[in-house]
Order: sequence, then structure tokens, then C-alpha cells
Amino acid sequence: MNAGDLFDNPQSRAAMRHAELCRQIAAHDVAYHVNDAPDISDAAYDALRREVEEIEVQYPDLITPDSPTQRVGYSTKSTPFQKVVHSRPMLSLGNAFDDQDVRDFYGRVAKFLGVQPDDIVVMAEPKIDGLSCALRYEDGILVRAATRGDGVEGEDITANVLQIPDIPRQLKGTPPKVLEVRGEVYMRRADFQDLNMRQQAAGDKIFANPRNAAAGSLRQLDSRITALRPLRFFAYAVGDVSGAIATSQSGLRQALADFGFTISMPAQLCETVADTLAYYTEVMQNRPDLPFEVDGVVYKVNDMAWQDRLGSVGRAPRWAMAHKFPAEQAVTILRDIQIQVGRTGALTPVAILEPIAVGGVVVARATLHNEDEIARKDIRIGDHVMIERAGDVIPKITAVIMEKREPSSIPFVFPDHCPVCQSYAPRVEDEVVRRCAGGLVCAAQALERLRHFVSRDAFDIVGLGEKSLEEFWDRGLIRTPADIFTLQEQDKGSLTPLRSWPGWGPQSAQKLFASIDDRRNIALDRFIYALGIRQVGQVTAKRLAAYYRSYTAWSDAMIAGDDALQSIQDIGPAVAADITAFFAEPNNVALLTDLAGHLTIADHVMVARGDSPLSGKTIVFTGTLTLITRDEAKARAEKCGANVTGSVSRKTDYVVVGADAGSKRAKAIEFGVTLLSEEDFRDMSQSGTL
DNA sequence: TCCCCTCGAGTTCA
DNA sequence: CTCGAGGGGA
Repeated sequence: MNAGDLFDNPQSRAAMRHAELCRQIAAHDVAYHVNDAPDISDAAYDALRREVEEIEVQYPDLITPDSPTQRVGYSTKSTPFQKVVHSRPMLSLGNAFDDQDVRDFYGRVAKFLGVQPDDIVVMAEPKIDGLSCALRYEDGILVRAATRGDGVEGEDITANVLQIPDIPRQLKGTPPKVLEVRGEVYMRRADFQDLNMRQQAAGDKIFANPRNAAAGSLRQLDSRITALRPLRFFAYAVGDVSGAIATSQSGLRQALADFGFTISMPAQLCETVADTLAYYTEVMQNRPDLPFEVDGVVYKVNDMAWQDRLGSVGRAPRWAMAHKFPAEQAVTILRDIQIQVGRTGALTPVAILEPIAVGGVVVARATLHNEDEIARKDIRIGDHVMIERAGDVIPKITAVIMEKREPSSIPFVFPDHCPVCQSYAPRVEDEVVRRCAGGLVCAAQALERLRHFVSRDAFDIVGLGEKSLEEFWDRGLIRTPADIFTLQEQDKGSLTPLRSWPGWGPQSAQKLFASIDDRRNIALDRFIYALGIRQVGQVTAKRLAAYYRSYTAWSDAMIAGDDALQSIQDIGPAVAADITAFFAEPNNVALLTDLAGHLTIADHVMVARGDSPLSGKTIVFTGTLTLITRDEAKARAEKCGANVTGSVSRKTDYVVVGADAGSKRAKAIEFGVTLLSEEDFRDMSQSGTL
């Protein structure tokens, strides 16, 4: 080994980058907070912080007390509340709508753990309709409160939370050094009505429902106003905690109560699925009598060791689920059906409704999904339709009230041409969507592609929203993504520069140019995702980036037509064909080259758990696993930073061989890939911090 | 070949 | 958040 090797691994590279970023952020902080003279745009500052967070997610041992992520809050001027990065993300819950969904939940948990559904004990609690909130206690003292935000980053509402009577400022008993308590801030129904009466008397805003009232009260800039609002709090979970405070969910509830919190009632420990369903029915029946609004119940696997094993998929834990009460419904009139064109050319029908209040909000539009959906329900313009807010957010039409139909009404005819570019819009056999064939000539598609390009998960260009994008399009300034990066040059020579446009000024123009410049450095996976290749979303883009590592390696391989595509996880013939088709179009290749000329595309940083021998490795499972289930094995491997793929290729590092392994094992031997037994895998996935 | 699961794409309102 | 469809295990 020579000295070069020490630095030529992902972890040491990440460590060096991390240190550099921390230095930069500290310098910017001084400029911003101390000298009151920011030397960098908010967006660029956020990007630096984001990069630090990403590195720390991969290499937790780089997190030090003086890391910028560990400091309380930081400012962006976009909101008056300081942003707070949650120490661990606040997840959302999967939803069940009927008994079968609940049985399926038990089935999934049982299958993952390799136990029987009857073995699973579940803690059931009411799901209060309020706002999730995280309270951080250090040495028993409340030091910070944050809203859930997007789950990763929330807003600092400490001052307001201190005004809520059942949130203790100081914990009782002997709490751990650090304890983050999570729960729901809500308002009782009676308190809500009183508040509205007072608001009305004072000529102030009336709230639509207790939830909105709680939200409005919590986001007051003046905490003296919050103090006048009758807010309450139920504790139901913990986030960051030093040491363990319970081994079960029921124990956790008890511990929280002992620390001085109110815990949600009525709750019940359920031994069987039947108990769980009975609890659901009971809460639903008592719903009108409960003093607060409840939109369902929550089930949590009681055993916390099992919770840990189950982990989470995406943004939802596998060990918990919400069982929702039936959605509120309402009847209104369907005024029109509009056809929207998406970035892939998909024609999507949208219902334009006579505005009506459902579940506390006024609904005026609803998606109709597709042509078949309209035909299946025989939805016609002018019909009275039943709408509901599914999962409490997105409104949908559930049925047509046939008795109220006008005899003169006619079935809706779905157009077979694009409403924007008039191109033919064929429906591929066996597919549900109709797609505008206009492709590159369709303005609607081009605009949607641009919108995708600048969206948060892609280039994240702030200040270039839908409206301004459309404006630039209309004036012919932005027609392709590359145009975004020449905007400032174009503007310089223009007779009507941006700063002279209505609604724009020198400041906003400068700000936009700055935020575009901030994105001239971009991670490879974001870049690939931004291109908007059919069927290539965030996950697939990341897989491509991880496989090819650099922009040049990727684009060269794509232009040459790499057969290896299909050996990448999640990429089969259909997805590979779409990627190949994208590169077969000369316009796309030209665009790509043009675009790349304006950018610095960073090589992919391996997602790796530094201290695990599996980190950064590509691993394939084959045969029947006997020690743990396949799902669990896969989750564990990924937790260690491994890339789990489906088929063996020369790039595979390990093949874990279970019982009765067949062709993959043979292939592994042929390629000289290291074979691991299940026991080997267990040992390797255990070493390293989990 | 079938079925389950994950991913992609499209969407509402405050 | 929901639905459709591709991938891949069985």
C-alpha cells in the first residue's frame, strides 16, 4: 500500500470535503450574523448545508458537536422562522382504509420478521388532527421546538411552544441528557369554537377548522398572541435520544407520562388483529364525543427491537401504520373537464368544479386520472358528482349522482389530439394514458420539461417558478435548459432587460442570475434526473450515477449504447429502451453537450456507511435465505451502504448464496465474484455501527 | 406466467 | 397522495 491509497477512498474524500464545507459555512455565518453582511446568496448557503447533511447521512462519524448541522437553527430570509434540521427525519405513515389493509400490514410485518401475525402485539392510539412537532430537551430543559416541515427540515417555533400549558419546560424524573419528544399540537373542539367567537367579535379571521386554527396559532410571529390561543399537546414518540428510555411502545408512553407529558387517549395494547379492528370501530363510534378531532387511529408494533429491525422504506416506517376514518364527502356540480399536457405528453383530464367546502377547505378542481376513469364512471359535464378528499389532501370524484343527471347530457368525448400543439395523441395498446405525439415540437411538453428541470429535486433553481418560466418562454428567451444558463448574457445585450420588465426590478433580476449561477455545479444524479428521460426518476437516476460514477463515463456509454444498462437494479428492457431512445435522438445529444458546457457535473459520491465492510459494494442475493428474510437482508445491506442488485455482472462485488442457489451462483463463479454464505453476510452486516 | 413491490408521473390547496 | 406499469422473485 502506498500513501496515495489512504486518500483514494470515498470516505476520506468525503471527510476532506466535509471539513472544507464546515469552514466555508462558518465564514458565511460570521458574515451574515455578526457583520450583518451576507457574502453569499441564501440558496448557495442552503446548498452548502445540504451537502454537509448528505455527507453526514453517509458518514455519521463525521458529525461533530461543532458541525453546522448540530447548531440550533440558522436563518434564511425567506421565512421569519429559523430553519431547523431534524436530528432524525420525521417520517410520515402508510395508510390503511379498510380491514384488509390492516391485515396486510400484519402480514407484511410478519413476513419481514419471519414470525406469525399472531405474534405481533400492537399499540393502538388515536390519530389527532393537529400538527406534528418535535421538542428537544437537554438535561431535562426544553431548548428547542420545531415543526415537522417536510420531515427533514422544519421551523423553529420554540417561543410559541413555550406558551402551551401542557408542554413542560422542565421534565420530571430523571430524563436522559438529550431527549427529543415528538407529538401533536392541537386544539380542542370547544376551545376552537370559543376562539372563533372571540375572533368574530374582534373582527379577526375565522378559522375553517381546529387544525387550521392550531396551525395559524403556532405560526404567530408574536408569541404573546399564541399565548392567548388554547393550544394543547399530546406526546407520542421520541426522536433523538441519548440512551434508551423504553423497550416497547407502551413503555415509551409510560416514560413520556412520567416526564410530565400528556399522552393521547384512548389508547390500547392489542394482542390480535381482531382487538385492533375492534379498537378502530370503538374510536370511530366515540368520535363525535371525543373533545378533539381525530382522523383515524395509529398502530405501532409494540416491541421496539422489532421496530428497529423493521426500519423504514422511503419516508414511512414499516412498523407503524395509520388507519384512516372514511373521508368526508360532498356533492357538487362538474362544470367542465380540462385536458392538461404533462412533460411526457400525457393528456390528463382535470375536473373543474363548482367550488364547495369539503373537510374544511374549498375544492374547485379534482383530478380525473385518465380516459378510462371517466368512461368507467360515465362522468359527464353538468353532472352532480360526489367528491371526497382522499387521504385528507387530494380531492377526487367518487361517483356520479345519476338521479340528478340532465336527460340532455352527453358522454364526454376524450380528445385524440393535443389541445396545445394539435398533434395526434395516440393511445399505446394496453396503456391507459393517451400521449401527445408532438414530442419536441409541443410547447406544453417543452414547458413542462423545463419546469421539471428547475424543480426542487432536479436543478432546484429558486426564483424560476412556473409563471416566470412561462414569461421567458413567451419572450423566446428560454426554450431549452441550456438557455437558462445563458440568460444573463442574453439579457446584457437586450433592449428590454429583465430589470425593466413589469414585476421585475434590478434586485430580483440579480437574485435570479445569482441563483442560476449557484447551480452551475451539480451532482451527477440530479443532472440525470433533471433531463426528464422517460421512466428515469430520482431513484433510477441515482442508480445510474452510482454505476457510471462520472458524467463523461455515463454519456459516453449511453451514446455508444451500453448493453450493461439492464444489469443495473430497476432497469429492465422497457426503461433501458427509453434511455436508449433518448440518446438516439440527435437533438437530445446536442442539447446535452450544449448544457454540459455550461456546467460542472460532480462525480457521484458513493452512498456508503464508512465503517462497514459492505459499504459501497454491489451485492446480489440468490437462493432461499434461512436466517432472515430476503426483505430484511436487503434492508440491512442497504443500511450498510451496499447497493443491492438483482443480477450478477462483472461489477458485482459479493453474491450471498442461500439454499438451492442456481444460475446466479454459476455466473458468479464464472465472473470470479466472491461468494458469501448467509453467515458471512450476517457477520459482515453486523460489524460497523448499525 | 403470475403476482408483489417499487418507482415514476401527475395533481390539490393553503 | 394515488394510480399505472416495469422489474423481478416465485
